Amino acid sequence: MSEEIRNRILGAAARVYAQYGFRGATTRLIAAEADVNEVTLFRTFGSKAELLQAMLASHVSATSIPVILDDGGDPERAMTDWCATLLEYLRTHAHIIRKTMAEAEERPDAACASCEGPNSAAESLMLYLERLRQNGLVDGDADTETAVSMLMSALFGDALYREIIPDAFPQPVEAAPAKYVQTFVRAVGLRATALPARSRQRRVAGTRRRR
Amino acid sequence: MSEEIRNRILGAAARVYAQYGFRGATTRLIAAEADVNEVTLFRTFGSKAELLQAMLASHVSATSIPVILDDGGDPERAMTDWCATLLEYLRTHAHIIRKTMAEAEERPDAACASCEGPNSAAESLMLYLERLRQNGLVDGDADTETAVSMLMSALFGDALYREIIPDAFPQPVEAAPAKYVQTFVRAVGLRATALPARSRQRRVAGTRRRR
DNA sequence: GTCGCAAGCAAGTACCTACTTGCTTGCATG
DNA sequence: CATGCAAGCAAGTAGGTACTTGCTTGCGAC
Repeated sequence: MSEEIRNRILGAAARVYAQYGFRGATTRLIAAEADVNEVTLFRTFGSKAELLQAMLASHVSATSIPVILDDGGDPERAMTDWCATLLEYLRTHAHIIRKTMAEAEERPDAACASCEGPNSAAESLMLYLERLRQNGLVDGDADTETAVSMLMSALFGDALYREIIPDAFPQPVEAAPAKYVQTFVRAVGLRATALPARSRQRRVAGTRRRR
Repeated sequence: MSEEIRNRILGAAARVYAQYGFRGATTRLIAAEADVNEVTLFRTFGSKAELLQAMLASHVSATSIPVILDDGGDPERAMTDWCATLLEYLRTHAHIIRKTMAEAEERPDAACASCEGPNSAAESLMLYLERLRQNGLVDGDADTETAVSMLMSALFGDALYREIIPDAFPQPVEAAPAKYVQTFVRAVGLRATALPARSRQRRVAGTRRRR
């Protein structure tokens, strides 16, 4: 019973925070949105700061689905699916992420927690690409680190800013992940079949030189 | 004399807004930062909203330097210089842009004004690439539109979020523009010399099909 | 029935917010 | 010297903010 009201408050807090940010998310607004008396809010969470902290924590733990990539099939297709999933994740949390990032200097802990998921997502993509490179499926002199960083920026930008600056995202929403991956694939020189060992050797040497 | 005080207020407003956003930028804080009596602030600008609007307007008009690309020399080098300039521009306004974007739903007009410059910058890059394509310097089947969008996202992400999530930007700050452009160049297949006319024909056909 | 507990309700505290008013000060021009 | 004007200063208004207190209401367990 207390649990149900707690979740109702958390949900309301998320909605209000997403719209108005920390300062704008007044306890009155949250209580009204949750259809709960304002005092219950303080009784269950102690303070506004603790409530919003709990809300952010519950949000990152609730949807931790930037899953790792699976091997086996077509790499481009696998990456496209992965991007679509990640993009959907980012899009559903877009408002909260945007607010949290903007207030990162005032409340740094919140920002860290918010980007933990995407960070590990990028890492998993990096590992996946490393495996492809070992199999001789990507160019030796390709800067996969930068390419991954750019792809992640593209996903972030699309999820966070498409509805604000639609002109900056000419691809239709549903086609975006495929297009991003296509461009990414060209940048890293992904192949369907491996190259002979000679050029694979050169590739590894070229990798070591960087950084 | 009035002009000097006006600029002092605008500068203070910019600094305070960059730190605390619209709601957090109280008239007291701005007045204190400008070392000016709070009433002067109302006498010169009318209201807090008008003051911050004027501040944003002066900021976008003051530094409108996402310049257009020049032809002639090495395209990759030209694009790297252009990216470095744009990145510097974005970085100096990073805090304000971040806040403005986060508050876009509450104050949409401000967000539009803020991203006007970068928008036209992307457009100029698109035109530049179109010229390169006509000269047969980029691949016919390259999706330049998506590539430009991704490059812009990379620049935006770097400028806005590097200091918050440094892990997401593995390239050192000074090397970043060159790395982004290198990856971009691979994605669109930029060449130093043009291809024979046959494949140039195919390229144009491929372009028309999209969008 | 009654006990305890979780929630609602009304009111209040102390402080911050944008914005106003009336008056004083200093300075520059006639 | 006198006029005007731009800025400072002190005080006040009306409302919002987080958070507290004291009391009432309903409901389930003993």
